[in-house]
Amino acid sequence: MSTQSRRERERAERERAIVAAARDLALTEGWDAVTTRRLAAEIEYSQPVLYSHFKGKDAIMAAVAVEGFGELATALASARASAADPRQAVADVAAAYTTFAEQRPALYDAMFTLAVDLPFASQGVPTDLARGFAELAEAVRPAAGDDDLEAVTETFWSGLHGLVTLMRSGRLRRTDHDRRLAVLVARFSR
Amino acid sequence: MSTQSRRERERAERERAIVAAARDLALTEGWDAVTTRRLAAEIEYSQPVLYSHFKGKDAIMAAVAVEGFGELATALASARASAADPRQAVADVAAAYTTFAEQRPALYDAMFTLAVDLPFASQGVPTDLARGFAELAEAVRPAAGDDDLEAVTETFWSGLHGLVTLMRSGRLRRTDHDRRLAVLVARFSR
DNA sequence: ACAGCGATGCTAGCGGTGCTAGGGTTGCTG
DNA sequence: CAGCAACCCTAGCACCGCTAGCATCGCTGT
Repeated sequence: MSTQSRRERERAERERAIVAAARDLALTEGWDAVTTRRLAAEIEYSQPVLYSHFKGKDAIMAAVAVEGFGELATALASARASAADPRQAVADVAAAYTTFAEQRPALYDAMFTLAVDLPFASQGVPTDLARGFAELAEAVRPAAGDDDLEAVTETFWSGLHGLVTLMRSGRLRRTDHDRRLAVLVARFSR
Repeated sequence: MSTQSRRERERAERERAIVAAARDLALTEGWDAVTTRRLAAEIEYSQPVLYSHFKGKDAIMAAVAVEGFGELATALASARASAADPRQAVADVAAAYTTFAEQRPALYDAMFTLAVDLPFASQGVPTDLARGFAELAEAVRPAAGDDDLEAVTETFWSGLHGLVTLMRSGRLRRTDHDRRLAVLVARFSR
């Protein structure tokens, strides 16, 4: 009994170590550097051990992404909470979103561009994702007008996502980011 | 002289075949299926031949993307030209953009999400890319107001890009696409 | 206390990737 | 016709994600 629970604890700890190693490696050297061999070396186990915890590399990336959803939701919530007025809330939430993506590019990629088989329909993903989405929705609600709030939120989100990805891939000059953000915010406030 | 020109002609033709094979393969089976070995088999030459034409696989993808820029620009231009009024022009251009991305996903990926080392600062890329960008700019010009036209255009573009990528990766339900597009268009018309 | 057994994590390897070194063969040139 | 240069292929490198099979370790029932 006691030994089994210790086993389970060690196993859980090791799983945590895998996700942490993947995240750190991705943050410092990019996802290309995250290979199963390096990951195994990092946690000081052999490769097959990874597969006793996760179905494959994609699942590991998904686990990293899940962490990101929680952090993003928190960042958006705190940005909206500290905003002076509804109009400012849109601006602050938008800035928080792009800042998050800019400062944790590897995390953002795992969340929104790379991992396709994310467990969208299970566990805590929908919860944290919904939390983040809800923050966006509340921010733009005053500007929704007659439009469906969900559609407006999704479109606003798309705008932020587009700004981030096009800038990150070099299609948009980083220097004009604030100006573009202001344009987007203006179109989704008032 | 004559034989040399024939050589060059054959060489150019082979290069064209490589790009065409890459494009066809990507369109029908996705970029994952585009390997240097399959590409070589497709053009009935050995792998190293590819490297006498292109620096690497990325360069081949970039060549495919270049074709895409031209087609996208043409599609946007024709959409804008046939629009009844300025307001409709925004809607038509936006629809043309998302339709292009939806119908040629592999091409769109090569253009905007995958190939990073695109020759943005050389050859015909800027030309076609600028053509497409100009179409977007002209469409949203009436709605720019006091905002910088370039910033407005880039933001509008980001919105379209975000809608397309989030929908393609399963983050947005495809069924609500028209509604979201209408929201975006409304925010960039008037 | 010990034999047996089940879980665990290792080594080794498979089929695949992008890319390249080296050598033949081919065909033009003097 | 000899020599040479361009061309292209075979073979292989180092790496990838992933897995089969075995050895070892530690718990369990007698």
